[in-house]
Order: sequence, then C-alpha cells, then structure tokens
Amino acid sequence: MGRTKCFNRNDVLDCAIQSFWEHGYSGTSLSDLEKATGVNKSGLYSEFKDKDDIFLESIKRFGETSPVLAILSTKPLGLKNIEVFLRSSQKCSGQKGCFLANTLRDYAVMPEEVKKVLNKNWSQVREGLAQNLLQAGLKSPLPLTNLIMTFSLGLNLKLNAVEVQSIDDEINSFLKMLKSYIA
Amino acid sequence: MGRTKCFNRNDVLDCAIQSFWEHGYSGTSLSDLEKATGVNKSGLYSEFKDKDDIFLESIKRFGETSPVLAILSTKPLGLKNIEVFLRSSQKCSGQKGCFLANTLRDYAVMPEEVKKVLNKNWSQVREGLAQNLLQAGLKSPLPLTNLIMTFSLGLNLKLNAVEVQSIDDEINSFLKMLKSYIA
DNA sequence: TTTTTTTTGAACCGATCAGTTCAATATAAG
DNA sequence: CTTATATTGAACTGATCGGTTCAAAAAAAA
Repeated sequence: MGRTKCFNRNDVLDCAIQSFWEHGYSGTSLSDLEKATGVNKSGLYSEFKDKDDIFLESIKRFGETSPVLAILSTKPLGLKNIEVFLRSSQKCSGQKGCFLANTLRDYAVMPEEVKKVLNKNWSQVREGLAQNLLQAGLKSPLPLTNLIMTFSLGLNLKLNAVEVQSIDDEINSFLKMLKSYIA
Repeated sequence: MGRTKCFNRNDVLDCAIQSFWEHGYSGTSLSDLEKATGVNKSGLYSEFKDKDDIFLESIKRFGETSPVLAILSTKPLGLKNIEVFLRSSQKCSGQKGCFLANTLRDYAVMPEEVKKVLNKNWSQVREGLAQNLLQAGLKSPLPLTNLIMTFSLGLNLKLNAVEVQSIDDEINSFLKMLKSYIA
C-alpha cells in the first residue's frame, strides 16, 4: 500500500463553503480556496474538476448538511418548528445567515446545475414549512409558506449586515403576528 | 472654448448601476463598465478615482434616484404607501429587486464609505415606514417597521431568481396579514 | 528497502485584472 | 485657422486569474 489519503473531501468542502459564503463565487479565488482548505491547488484539482465544480459541490454539501430540513420534520410538527427554523439562521455553522440564501443574489449568472440544486433545496424547505403549517391548523398553507420563506430570506440577507442579536425581537414580532393571524 | 463634454456623469453612473446590480462588485470588471457605459477606460478614470469610486458613486446615485423615499412620503401617509413600496421592487429602473438590497450580500467586505451610505439609506426607509405606520394607527411602529423591512429585503432577494409576477400574491397575503394584525 | 500512493511546490500557460500614460483625434468657440 | 477642451485607442505595467504539468518528497505497507 501507498500513502494514506490525508485530506477529506467533505472537510475540504466545508472549508470552501466558508469562503464562498463570505465572498461569493466571483469574490473567491483559487488562492483563497487553497488558504481556506489548507489543500494545495494540485490537490484541489485532483479532487475536483474546476472552480465551478468546487462551488457546485459546496452548494450540494451545504444543502445536505444543513439542519433546516431536520428542524422542519421534528415531531410534533407545528409552529414551534417554524420558530426554530427562523432562529437557525443565527447560528449556522459558525457563520451568519445562509450560504444558499446569499447565493440567490447571483442566481441569474449561476450555471444551470447550481440553479437546480438551489431550486430543489428551496422547494424542500417550502414543503417542510407547509407540513408544519398544516399541522398547526392551516387549511391552505401555500400563501403563508411563501410568506415565511421570504421573511426568512430577508432575515438571512439582513444578517450579512447586522448583529445576530438584533433580529431576535424581530422574529418574536413575526411569530406573534403569525399566530394571531392563524387563530 | 474647447470641445463640450459629451458624456454625462449621472448617465454613466446609471449604466454602471445596471452592471453592478446584475453581477455585483467583484463580478463586474472595468471592461464590463466600459461596455455598459459606452465610455472609454480613459474617460472613466478621468471622471472617477478608481473602480471602488465608481461603485461608491453608483450606490449613492441609486439611493438618490430611487423612488422609495418619495413613495413613503406621499400624502396621505398610510398603509397604501407601504403597499406601493413593497410592489415597487418589481419595476425598479428596468431591473428586478433592488441594487442596495443585493449589495447587502457583500456588506461584510464593503469599504466603510459604502457601508455608511447603505446604513443611511436603510434608516431613511425605516423612518419612512414608521411614519406611515404611525398614521395607520400604530402606537409603537418600531417592531413592524423592522418586520416590513425584512420582508421587503426577502422579496428583493427572491426577485433575483423568480418571475416578477409570482410575488404578487405574496404581497397580497402579507398586506392582509398586516392589516388584520393592526386592526 | 522497495513499491505504491498521496501530497506538495514550483514552474508555467494564456487570459484578464485594475490602473497609467499619451499621442491622436474630435469638437467646440473665438 | 487657432486655441482649448473632450474623448478615444492603443500600448504598457505588474499583479492576479483559472488551470495544467510534473518532479520531488512524504508516508504507508510489503
């Protein structure tokens, strides 16, 4: 046998995510990725096709490891899950906001494959929200699903600029409004 | 007298805004700006200090020409203004969403001067929203102000990926919820 | 030690990046 | 025409971009 592999694909992706998350696709250079992952350029290109591929795999990885879907399918379903979902953007893997939400900013110039992953993830979250709203007594959850999604996107976008703590009251207000509307 | 100036600073900025709006700061090259503005690199550098300066001035210009503040101070103040405000992101100068909202994505890596302009603009909008909420009968408009701002940011972010028409019902739902909460 | 595999570092490619300089040209008014 | 200003195009800099190649070194097992 030869030398055992000493960097892990998923670990590399988790580090790449941090770079892309903070600086976006075009704001992240290969040199940045080398520093962030600790893996040489040669190593990166032995594991991935090109920069686009690293980005695509980062997007996939983030979707797979995000706790959001698990949160929304925690039993019992209901508004409590939605509250946890909204608050989860404050403590997502050491960063603020959401990598996928940030990527929406550049949706128009993203490769088709990236768009697909984003859309799939998005509809999964919507479905999760809908199930929780149904369980909370909503007859037709679709309008509220979209509304909550948009509010969540707004929170995530805002978190790029403000302190995590400052959106705490805002989430409270939103939930209060939501509950009074449902009742 | 010599030759009269034949490109207008504000026209140049309006074109630059389109580029930055769509591709962001790091996604827009000087070559892109030449094409978008129709002005030679030499010309651009005679009018502006550097790329950062073009971006800063674009941000300022956008804030100054945005109809948002005018919308929010239209008499009589009230919820109707807020509705028009929310819908205005669908038809903002030929683009979808909002340039400043998109720029929030890169807030962390923006120069201090850009951050200042963004914060100033942001608080002006908040103030406008608050005045309209006061007039609509709200005693303490602050929580709802933040909530509406966040929802608006979410709409603008979403508009990078979806058709303008698809958020129409969503705005209706939000307004319905808002009104029932105030009443 | 030999063999096998992983990983690195450095050299290299052509392209593009932001930014500078300047001569040539265009256009206006006197 | 002369003079003054505006604008362009091209050449150029040094740095960085994404991407390729490969030899050397490192590490593990036989």
